[in-house]
Amino acid sequence: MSLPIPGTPVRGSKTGKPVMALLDLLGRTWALGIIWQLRQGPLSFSELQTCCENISPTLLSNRLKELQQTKLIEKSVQGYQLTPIGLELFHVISPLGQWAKQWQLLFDEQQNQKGI
Amino acid sequence: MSLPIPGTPVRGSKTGKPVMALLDLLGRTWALGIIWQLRQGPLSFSELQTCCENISPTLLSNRLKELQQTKLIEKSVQGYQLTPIGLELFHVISPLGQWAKQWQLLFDEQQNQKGI
DNA sequence: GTAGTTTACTACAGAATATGTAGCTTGTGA
DNA sequence: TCACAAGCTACATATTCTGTAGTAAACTAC
Repeated sequence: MSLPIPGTPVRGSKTGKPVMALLDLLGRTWALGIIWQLRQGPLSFSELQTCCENISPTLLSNRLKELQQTKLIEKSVQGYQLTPIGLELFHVISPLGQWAKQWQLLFDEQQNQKGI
Repeated sequence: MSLPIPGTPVRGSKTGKPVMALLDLLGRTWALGIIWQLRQGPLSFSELQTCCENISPTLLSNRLKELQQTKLIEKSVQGYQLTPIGLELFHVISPLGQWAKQWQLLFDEQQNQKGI
């Protein structure tokens, strides 16, 4: 899969509009999940495997390469960690945690109605 | 592909942690892109096909079903549009547009160095 | 009222990605 | 130097995506 670099053709934008390059990158299996798991500090390959239940080592390896090449994460002696801009990205998406809780309520309501 | 509903097993969480269900959903090809395109109002199927360069009608149809079932979008006479909670989700992710511009600068710097 | 057009999809074959198991390599301790 | 663990890579199978073709319903022109 070709790397979505802003300024080069990506899924959704032949001219590589930055936000489209980003959506292409984040829209890949496990990309968002990996960034999410690294929010509290570095994790090793096997720690990531554990956090991301059922991710295959092949895909984890590929995603880590992509995220490194797009400068969102970097490898240090402590493991894989967010770069400064990667951390900023996490801060942008971190409200998703709270939003998702609101979202869940919509489905709980359905459950309740079934129960009546 | 099974629908990622919070509270049911999803990729990354056997118990269906809401944020994991969300990351599963948004991590699917074109899901984020569709939400992004609907930010300014309803679009028809063929308008979405045009906005999302190269999306296949099969996948667009599948994603639209998933996004409806997860209550992020709905169908009206004007076309597909964000639900109220879908719009809130867009507001959460909309700073990605600005972030992506900063991100692009990292790659431009590389270009400049090549040019020197 | 019927032939042509457009919109909104669905079907399906082939290509691209993801999964899961096995195995390789390097380092560490006994 | 042998066993063991961490950090991957290889590869076959399974799932997902793409792109073209085609169908069904609504609308227009005559």
